[in-house]
Amino acid sequence: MVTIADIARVCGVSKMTVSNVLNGRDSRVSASTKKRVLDAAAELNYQPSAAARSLSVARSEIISLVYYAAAEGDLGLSNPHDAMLLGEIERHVSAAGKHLMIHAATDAADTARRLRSWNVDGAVFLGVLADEVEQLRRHQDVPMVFIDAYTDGGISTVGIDDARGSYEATRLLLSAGHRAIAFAGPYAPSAGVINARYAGFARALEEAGLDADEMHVIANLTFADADAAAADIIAHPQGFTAAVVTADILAIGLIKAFARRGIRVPDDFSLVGFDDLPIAEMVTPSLTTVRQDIAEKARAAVELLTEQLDGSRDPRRIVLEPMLVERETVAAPRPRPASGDARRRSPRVHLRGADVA
Amino acid sequence: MVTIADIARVCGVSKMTVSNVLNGRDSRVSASTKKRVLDAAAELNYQPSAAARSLSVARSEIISLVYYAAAEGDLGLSNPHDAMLLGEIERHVSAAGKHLMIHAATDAADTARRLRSWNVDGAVFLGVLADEVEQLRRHQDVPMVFIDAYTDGGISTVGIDDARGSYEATRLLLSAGHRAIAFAGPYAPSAGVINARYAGFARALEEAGLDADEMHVIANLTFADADAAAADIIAHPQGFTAAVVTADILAIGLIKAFARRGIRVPDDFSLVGFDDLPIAEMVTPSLTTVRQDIAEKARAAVELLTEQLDGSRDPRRIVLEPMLVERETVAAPRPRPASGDARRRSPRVHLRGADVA
DNA sequence: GTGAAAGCGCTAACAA
DNA sequence: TTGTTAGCGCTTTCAC
Repeated sequence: MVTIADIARVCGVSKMTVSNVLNGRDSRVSASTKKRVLDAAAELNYQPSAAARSLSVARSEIISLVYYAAAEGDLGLSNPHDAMLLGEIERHVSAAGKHLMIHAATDAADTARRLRSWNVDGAVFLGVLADEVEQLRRHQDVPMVFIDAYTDGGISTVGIDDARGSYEATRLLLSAGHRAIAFAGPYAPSAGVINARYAGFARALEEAGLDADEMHVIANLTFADADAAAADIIAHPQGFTAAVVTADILAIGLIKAFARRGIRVPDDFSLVGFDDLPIAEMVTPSLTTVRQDIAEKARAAVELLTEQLDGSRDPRRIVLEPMLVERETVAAPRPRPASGDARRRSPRVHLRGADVA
Repeated sequence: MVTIADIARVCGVSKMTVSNVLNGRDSRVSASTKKRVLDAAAELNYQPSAAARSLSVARSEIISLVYYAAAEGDLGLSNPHDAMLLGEIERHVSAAGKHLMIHAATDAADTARRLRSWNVDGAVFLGVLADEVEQLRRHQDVPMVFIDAYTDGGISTVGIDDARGSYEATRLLLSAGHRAIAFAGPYAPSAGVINARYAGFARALEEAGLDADEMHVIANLTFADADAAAADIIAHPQGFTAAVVTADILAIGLIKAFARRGIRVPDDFSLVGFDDLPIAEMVTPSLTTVRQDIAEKARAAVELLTEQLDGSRDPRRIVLEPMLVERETVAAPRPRPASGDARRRSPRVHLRGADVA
């Protein structure tokens, strides 16, 4: 390994001078010395030791990305939304000359330990529930930004206006003539995202003089759950003709599960999803959905972190506007054949640690 | 920050003893001292500085994951295959007590610089082309493993038997009665994965007494390209009735693009994909495809790396067996209406830096 | 303009 | 069983 000491020796100067040149503090160094040092560094293919610098200046230039697996047994980052976010975050972190470390979250204390271990400059969290945010803050004092977490002030977050998104989705369904509209998503009291989406859904219904109670069909965001959710929707006493679905992935699963039961989307049932993942456009029928700008979310997250790192701003919340993208899964309602199979009455819950209503 | 010096002071012992205890070298430490140290460490919420240890022992416990964006302008990790792989790799790296850093690749020299900077213990590469492998080896001497790279010996790689996968996919199509079968994928002379898949395709065709030449339809793996590929397939003089597609994402895009043109899968056209991503099962019709076990691929990659780290084995190649998953996109051929629009003759190429045939 | 010395937190080698 | 010394590669402080 080549160190500044090597360069210093080659150039016949002190380590100090080399360090100064290499860090652009060249005001106090002669042009000729500067050139000699730079040439030698290039010649020897010198690369600074990040560990040594980190130890010396007590900053690491590392940003950590901590993500919570969407569901128990979930294969890591299989969720496309998180995966895309991660890719985008990498770009911005890299562009800022920093390094990205990633961790699947365990408990808050352990996460905090891992961040401290590398003395990370900041961390962005994905998919954290509100109560965990508090724990993390207790254990940790590096700058943090939470993506899609609904939490109290004093902390940086970036998210979209989830309530508005599902409000508009619901309005679309209402204006197509639907009255019995399901809300399909997990039951997660501490997951603010879902709560907000439900709130928007409920508001739209109430404005139309409908009752939002009993409209919630509980489903996790996996393929298996899409199937169960479809069964629940069909068997539900409300006789749903449409659904607002909290994730594209789930919506696509529903289309499939319906198809297996002879129910076609949108002829027999209308759906609107959430996220506008790339595949939303590619499936047949293509998905009407609420778009969130993932790239912008990533950009904002890194910006919030940077602000705190350089102390230029206090923590703050950035709320992005969602946008309804109309494609092929919404049509006017059509009476469904009487649902024969209503044996399963109570909705099913599969959610890590969530209390069941 | 609390250091071993703090613990040493509290316990009235030397730093050395603390270090020994904390690293399990307690053979030479009295039980009582050991307990005092451990208690103090817990009490003070001590967390070792990874940078300091790294500097001292010249090992970082960092594994880097370097990925190449699948296509120009690609949003980072939007490719679900890579994203899942990444998630799985994180799990194994983490389980091995190491830390995962991720980098989007730029050029080999720069990549090497970034790895050296943190003195990473090893690196796994995703989506590297064969010629880049050589460059990386020149610039870098940490243990490396390449996923899905076809390269000469002396280096660790993990991949699947791509040729066999597409061979079997093609056989399926042949036995369903298809004779005019397209191979849809990018033109990438240095991308061994694609070459191998094409070779398997060609072999199956030849065994059936067919000519594989002129069967290659060039398409990148994006939505826009799926549309162009569909146009090319339709306009192609061969009058294709089926296609072997090198990625599920592309296959799904094709279904959609065909649908827009009134061609239904599998009634009018049969497809088999590659990867068996989760969504392959969820789209309608669900995709017949070649499954590769992504979790196993990740596990193998980390294992190969670990072997080299502890010096227990030389670099080697692990080849996993693919598996054909039959679903709903393959049926017997049916004569297509004469393809009216044959204005586009030559296939189109969109690939970063690839030479055009 | 340049250099010497000390220290970041840790471990390895050797003493005691 | 425990302590001392030195050093990993870098930056910072202060002196020349």
